Amino acid sequence: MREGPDIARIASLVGDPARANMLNALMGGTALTASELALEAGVSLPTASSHLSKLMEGGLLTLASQGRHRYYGLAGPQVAGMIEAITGVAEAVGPKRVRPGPRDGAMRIARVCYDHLAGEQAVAMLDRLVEKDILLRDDREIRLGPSAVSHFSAIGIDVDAKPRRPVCRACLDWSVRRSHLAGTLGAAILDKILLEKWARREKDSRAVVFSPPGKQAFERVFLA
Amino acid sequence: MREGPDIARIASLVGDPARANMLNALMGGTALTASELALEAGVSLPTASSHLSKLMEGGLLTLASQGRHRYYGLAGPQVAGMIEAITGVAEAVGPKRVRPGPRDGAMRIARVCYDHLAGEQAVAMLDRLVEKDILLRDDREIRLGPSAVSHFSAIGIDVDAKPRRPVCRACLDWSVRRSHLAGTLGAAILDKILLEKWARREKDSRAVVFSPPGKQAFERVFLA
DNA sequence: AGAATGCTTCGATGAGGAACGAACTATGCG
DNA sequence: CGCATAGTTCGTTCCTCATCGAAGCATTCT
Repeated sequence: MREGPDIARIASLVGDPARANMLNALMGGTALTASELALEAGVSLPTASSHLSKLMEGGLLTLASQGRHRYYGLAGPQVAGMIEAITGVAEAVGPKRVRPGPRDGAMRIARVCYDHLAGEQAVAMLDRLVEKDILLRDDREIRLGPSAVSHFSAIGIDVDAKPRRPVCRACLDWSVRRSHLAGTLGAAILDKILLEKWARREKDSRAVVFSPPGKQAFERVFLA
Repeated sequence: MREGPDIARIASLVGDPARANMLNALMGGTALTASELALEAGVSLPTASSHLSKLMEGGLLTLASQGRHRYYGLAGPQVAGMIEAITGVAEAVGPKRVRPGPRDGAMRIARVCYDHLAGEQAVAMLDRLVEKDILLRDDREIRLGPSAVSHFSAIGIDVDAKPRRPVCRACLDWSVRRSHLAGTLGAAILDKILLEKWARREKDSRAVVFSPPGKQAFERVFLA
């Protein structure tokens, strides 16, 4: 009972699955809104709000209010370091990698991350778009390149449509450990993929499964 | 819902106050028995046993059985690092140092740590005993000096009495951040202090309060 | 102004899990 | 062998806290 700082209080904040998912989602470094975090955590908005209050009160998060949006972010690198340390232990003691499993494999290749595509396919797509100078990437930030508007409108995506949210955002991929494309453009691309029936969402999962012709079409449009 | 390793599982293990106290107690590096940890955590033995099972199952602890004693220790430096990281955050976000409070002050000066004395007085005592070469300290280890047996038997403490447990052990003091004396010798000294009525235990607390003459006697014997 | 969106608060429900006493097992001592 | 000590298991009680629906602010769009 050497009662120094209240470590149990902090750890129990991270100890709830919903909160842990939120913190994990914020490990990418970009601040997210309450709704986004609710989706990430897989809970309802009220529940998420309650969790966010607790994380705020616990000093783990910062809040930036912008209009009616409230962006939550990690309170600092110390908090991020703590999450990393916990993740490291969890990885070390949890050799639960019995076998990747078919759905895990599919998840690794392509899955939904909030409203956009994630996984190997998504990372490859962003790489290719940057390579072709359609998008420009500095470190964590992604901007439209000069040919972006014409390129995307040619395939039926209007990049100016929704000026409220950032068009491009980098989102860290847990399976590949590299960024993929988020923001309204990322969302629009996922919409197109599903609309064109190139792929379908796996039931009760975030996995996205491409049909063979769908994959070809996707590669022709985005990876060419 | 980027579901990597199960960080919530690990964090929730640390998130219980009783378990957090146990882990904290083990941060000193020395393995402790279930009973000792129960006392540290301030819970009953069955409760402690249950917590220890969970910590073992979670991979945070190692177990070394020696006869009827079962020594629990941290599973490794990675776990210790995680605890440190959490402690750092807890310290940073919890500047709840409203006021030390009278009892906290007493605790800081002298308190019971399992079966021995801790706090400023205890740290000063160990320093003085080492200074006089009655005890020898290398880093974390403490051994009896050549004059130890005669010195302690002169004041009625038989250092050879109980060969089963280590006679001397260093125990890290949370308030002073330095070691004090544990082990059978530490326990015997605390016994003597209470037996001679130099001090009494505060009700419902670990604080130990010396009477003015008692303090003088203690200083004469151990700090001279 | 009215409507829509983003988010929080309130209230009720429910489940997990922390706690302890009592009983049981295991190791050591005489 | 019997007694004492060290630990675990079991069963019960209890309380916290996670969850969601409904309703309540707040902000922005039209």
